[in-house]
Amino acid sequence: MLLSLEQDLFDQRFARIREIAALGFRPYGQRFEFTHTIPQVLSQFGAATGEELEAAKPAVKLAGRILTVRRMGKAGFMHIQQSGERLQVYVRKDAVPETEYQLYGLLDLGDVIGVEGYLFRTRTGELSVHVERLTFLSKNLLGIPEKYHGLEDVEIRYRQRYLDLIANPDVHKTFATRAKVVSSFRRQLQERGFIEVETPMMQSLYGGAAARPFVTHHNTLDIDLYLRIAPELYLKRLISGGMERVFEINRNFRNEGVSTRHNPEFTMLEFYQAYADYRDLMDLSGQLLKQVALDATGNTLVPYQELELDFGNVRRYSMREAVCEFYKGPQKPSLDDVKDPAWLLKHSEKTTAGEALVDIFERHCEDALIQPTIIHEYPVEVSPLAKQSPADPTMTDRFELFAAGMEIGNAFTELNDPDEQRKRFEMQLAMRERGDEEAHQMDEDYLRALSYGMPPTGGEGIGIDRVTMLMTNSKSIRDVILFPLLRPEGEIGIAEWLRQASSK
RNA sequence: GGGCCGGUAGCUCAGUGGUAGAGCAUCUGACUUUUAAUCAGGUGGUCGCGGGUUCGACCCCCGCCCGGCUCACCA
Repeated sequence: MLLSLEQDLFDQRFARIREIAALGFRPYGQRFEFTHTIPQVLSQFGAATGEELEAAKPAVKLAGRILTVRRMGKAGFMHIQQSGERLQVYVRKDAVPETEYQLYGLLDLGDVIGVEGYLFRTRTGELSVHVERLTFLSKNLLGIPEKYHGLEDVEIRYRQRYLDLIANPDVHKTFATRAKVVSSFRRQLQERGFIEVETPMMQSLYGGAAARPFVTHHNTLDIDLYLRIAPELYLKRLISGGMERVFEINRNFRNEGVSTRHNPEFTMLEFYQAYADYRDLMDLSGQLLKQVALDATGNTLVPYQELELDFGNVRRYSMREAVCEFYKGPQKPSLDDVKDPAWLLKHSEKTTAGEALVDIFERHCEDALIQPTIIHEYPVEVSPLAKQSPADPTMTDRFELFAAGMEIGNAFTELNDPDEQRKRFEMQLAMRERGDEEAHQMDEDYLRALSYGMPPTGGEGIGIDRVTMLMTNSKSIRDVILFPLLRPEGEIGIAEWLRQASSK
């Protein structure tokens, strides 16, 4: 039977499992007690000179995956990797027990091994482990990507993230930075007295955003449920109940297109603070983002593509001011123009002045908002859950955060008048009747919660994936989501390979 | 969903209407401080899938699958 090269290699390596076992090693290893991780070795001894190491001969015991092998007769070098960082190890025949040198001969790229020895520098100055004991921890049966270019095929990188992590060390950094973003937000909110909560992901009514939901089904209750598009209405129920500062960091699901900025499941931070309003949240947002930048990157100036974003200073414009400032036509409108419904409707296809203002803003301004910017005062038509501005009932006390031309946050003074909220829901129902699938449903339990009296409250949502894109200089949201949504792949066939290899 | 681009060895990529290529990986041999190790030799391909045109298609045409970018929609 003709084998593909890859299956041939698979069979060879599978057979090597028995050879390794015959030498007395367990091919899939066992508990391994190490003295250092590879990142620890590099940070602790990265600056030590050859002379210092020669004098101290620091003992280390560590584990990692083999990425390169250079064999030279009776000795050889390997690079082993852990957490995206690499360390060279040097194995020579006369420095290790005989069976361990035989084991060395059976090692393949991608195998996981443990080594014990002392640190030294080679003639060319590279920090390395002079191996005295070698042990086997896990077998790799598949070829690993090329050492020089790594794995570039984006489809394989997303589908087989484990392989991406093996082949591309920077991926570890990206996801470590993502973890820092999340923990920075969490810690900052906790320090300010916010309590972290978890609210339903499966909801029988969905709301809190304009989006189409995913539908699922509960068998024993025999009811359809929606995967939540936002936690907002539940978090405000908690405010009504007296949990005056709450936040949630969790997944939302929106049944919409996929792009470099959208994944159907994405992570949002939402937080609500009783007795605050959107002005307080503008200040808080600036503080949170500045500290996140410091915690995630070490600096408030963050490189993004060919830009440098300054999270130490968040600009503020009202939406009307932004339209006047960033209007792309030859003649910029005046503040009177953008307050005039006739002017707005003349410059947009939309049917209401408020929707027209947002439409013009999105077309003219959004991509110009490179530096972190707050845009405040949003029309009431597009803000069904926000409180109207006392001075101008056509507008709401709401703002959004932008950076790199991307929306990264949305906040407002929460509407806490149940009768006004009832009217807003009814407006939404009317929009739904006209075919707007993204309009809100009537949520009577939410109205009931407001009817008990919800304190005046400020609330905000921040897109964690998008903030992470900025902090990791990632062009696509898929680069900051470990397993982004893809169509299912075809037959893989590895079960059959294992079946065939083990029957030989 | 529309437009544009891509899919060739395990990986990274060339390629021409006329026998399918390179580097790395892999296999054999040499080599006890190498490092994109080196040197010598070898293995490896349903050229995404299915049709069509043609004496002949990886190449041209049509359809489909998968992915990327972009527009639309959204955060």
